[in-house]
Amino acid sequence: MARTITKRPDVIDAALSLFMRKGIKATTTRDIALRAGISEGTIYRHFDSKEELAASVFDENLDYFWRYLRGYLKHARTPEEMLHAYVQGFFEFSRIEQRRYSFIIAAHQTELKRQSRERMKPRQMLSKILRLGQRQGVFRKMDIQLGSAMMMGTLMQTIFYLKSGRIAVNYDDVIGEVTGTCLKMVTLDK
Amino acid sequence: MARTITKRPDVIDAALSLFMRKGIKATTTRDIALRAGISEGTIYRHFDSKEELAASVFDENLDYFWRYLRGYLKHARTPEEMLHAYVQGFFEFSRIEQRRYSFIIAAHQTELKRQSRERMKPRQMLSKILRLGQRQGVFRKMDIQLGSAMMMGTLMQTIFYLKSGRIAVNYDDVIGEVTGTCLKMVTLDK
Amino acid sequence: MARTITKRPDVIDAALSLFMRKGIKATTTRDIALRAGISEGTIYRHFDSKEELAASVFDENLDYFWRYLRGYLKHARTPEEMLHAYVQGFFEFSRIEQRRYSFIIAAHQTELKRQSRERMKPRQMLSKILRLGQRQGVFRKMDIQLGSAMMMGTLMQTIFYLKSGRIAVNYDDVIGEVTGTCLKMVTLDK
Amino acid sequence: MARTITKRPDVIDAALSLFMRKGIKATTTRDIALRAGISEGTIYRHFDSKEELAASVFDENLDYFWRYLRGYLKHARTPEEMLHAYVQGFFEFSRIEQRRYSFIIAAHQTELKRQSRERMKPRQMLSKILRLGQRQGVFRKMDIQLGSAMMMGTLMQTIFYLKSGRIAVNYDDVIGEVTGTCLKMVTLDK
DNA sequence: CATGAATGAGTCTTCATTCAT
DNA sequence: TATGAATGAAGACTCATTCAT
Repeated sequence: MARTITKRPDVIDAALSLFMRKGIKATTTRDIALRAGISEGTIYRHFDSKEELAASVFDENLDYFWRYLRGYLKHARTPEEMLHAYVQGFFEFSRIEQRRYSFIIAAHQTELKRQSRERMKPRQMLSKILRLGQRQGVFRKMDIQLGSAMMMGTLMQTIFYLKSGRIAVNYDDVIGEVTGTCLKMVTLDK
Repeated sequence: MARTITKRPDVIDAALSLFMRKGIKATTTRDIALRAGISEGTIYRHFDSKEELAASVFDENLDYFWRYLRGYLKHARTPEEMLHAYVQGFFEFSRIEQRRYSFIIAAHQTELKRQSRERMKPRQMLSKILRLGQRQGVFRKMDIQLGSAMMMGTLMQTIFYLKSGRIAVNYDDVIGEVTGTCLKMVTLDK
Repeated sequence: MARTITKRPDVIDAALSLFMRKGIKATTTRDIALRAGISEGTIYRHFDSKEELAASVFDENLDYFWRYLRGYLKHARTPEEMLHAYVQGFFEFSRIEQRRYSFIIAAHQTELKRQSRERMKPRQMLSKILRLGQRQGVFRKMDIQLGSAMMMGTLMQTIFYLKSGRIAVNYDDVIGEVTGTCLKMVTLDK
Repeated sequence: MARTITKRPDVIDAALSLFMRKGIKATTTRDIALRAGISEGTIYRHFDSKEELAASVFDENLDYFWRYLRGYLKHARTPEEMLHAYVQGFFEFSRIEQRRYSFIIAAHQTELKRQSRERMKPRQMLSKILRLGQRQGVFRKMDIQLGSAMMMGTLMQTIFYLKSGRIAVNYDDVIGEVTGTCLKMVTLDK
């Protein structure tokens, strides 16, 4: 095989680390080229625009996040266990992969225009869990999307407060509390 | 006395409507001046920078939101009623004042640097309700900030899903469901 | 007499102190108005332009300098004594009235366009001394302007070096040295 | 390889000629781009700021001046000859390279912030001559910096008067006179 | 594939001056 | 005579994108 060295991964790597740190808007193509050790023009050989590059990077991160969550869910059997694992994985990811998490949130909320082609896998995962639980009769009937929305919001906002230091409670207790709350949201009323 | 008419409100009006529509970053001072029917220089007679103008507009909107919520809460007596009114007001505002709501959310999350001087009144309001309920023994003991975070997240994310058309359920049912869920989050376990 | 309070002196005072401190270019009409406790428009009631105001202030300072020098020369009788007093006065002024001196130099060299209406009195004074000395036969024959130029340059550049800390010698010795040098420049060759 | 032609020299050329004619402050980046036949952005590909460009141009001119002086000094053997050549070179340069000279003076005195990295070579050259003369015992003992200051001032101010047409004397006579005066400044008293 | 110099429309901001009151 | 809000032309600088090599 001939040397088919493509600079594409270099571009993505550089962009990723820059986007994570400074956000998409604040990262210039010049920054990216510099960090990737390539020229600005090369970026445009692989991506139509900075926007498209950002979307690519976003997708890649989302995938990463998704695989991370999947790992957490591997051993969960019941829907309750799954929900528990999901919450825990979500929190852990936001803690261990701070920059990745921040980037995903920021890019998703404001910086990116188009929706990811994958339609937000981690979100789908949550819907799936909900649906499964309903089918098994352990979760109450409710609109899947609405339920997902509420739980996602609960998770994300809690993490946001946590990050900004507004919550004084011990980290593990927060996870416990949030898990409990999410469960309460979806389980059957007695 | 000098030319007493002040273009300040014009600037704010123009900025508000532009910020709401396109976001702060994407709105240029030129846009604002054009829409306000003034010269760019005039903006700087009233505000030190675009950033400061944005903060001003933000504060104004937040105030507006806050007054709106207060109106909803006026007749609520018990903490439960208050929570109910809060959720309802929140939803209503997001529906009736779509752009204002979007602007507040966007500006708060990413576009503005400094925190509002009012420290996010609507948020405080929610904390207050929580605290009151705890003191009266109708809400369970939990970290106020954590509780607020979870409820805020539930509200905001639901509205976000709603806006993006992901939730098929009837609007009033959503409010009912969310209210119920929020109540469930904080009331005592039986 | 009716209240004929004119804000003109206020403008000049404010401008003076601002020009001295920050230079003409760097001083804005807004600064001046603020400091004078008047409005910007008022400046233009008394002066056609900032430029003209600056020229006015310059003239005033030059006058001040000139009176200062005259004081030094009062008791000098012979041309040599006068020259000595001139040098000494020049140095003293540059030391005691630092800001005034700096302003005069800067304004003269680059900031002002038109020449002062007074045609630089201190300079004329030096020419006069030279001429007197020549007439009395104690100074040698040479072009008056050339002689003035050389002495002025010697004085000014020395002060410039002094201010920028390049000259390690004691201040009084410098004066002595410069006086001696200037004398040497103009006295008859033996 | 990319478009290898660099507009850098064009930028410098345009800037030089503009700075010389109108001064640094009064020259806009737009002027420079227009004259260089390039876009404004291109300036910033080669220089971080207008300030840096100006400094670059200044350094280049100073170098030019310095080489010019060195040429004059080549054949001078004794300190007296050197001083003579220095004065003559200085005058000649100011006459032949009027704009370059004016630019150097203006930039040095007020327009440039940082000192040249070369620490003002022509000035050093004068100090060197002085020092040499002292060591050889042909110049009298005096502070080197002070001596340099006085001579530099004499030169510069004379040129300034000359340029502004105040000195009626024939050009060569002026040079002779100034040379003589400078010599008188530093030679031993009889 | 890769380069990187060049582009040019656009950004925010400044400020001497004007003029309706 | 004084005011001060408004002006508008100009300023330095940015950056995603293009294209000749």
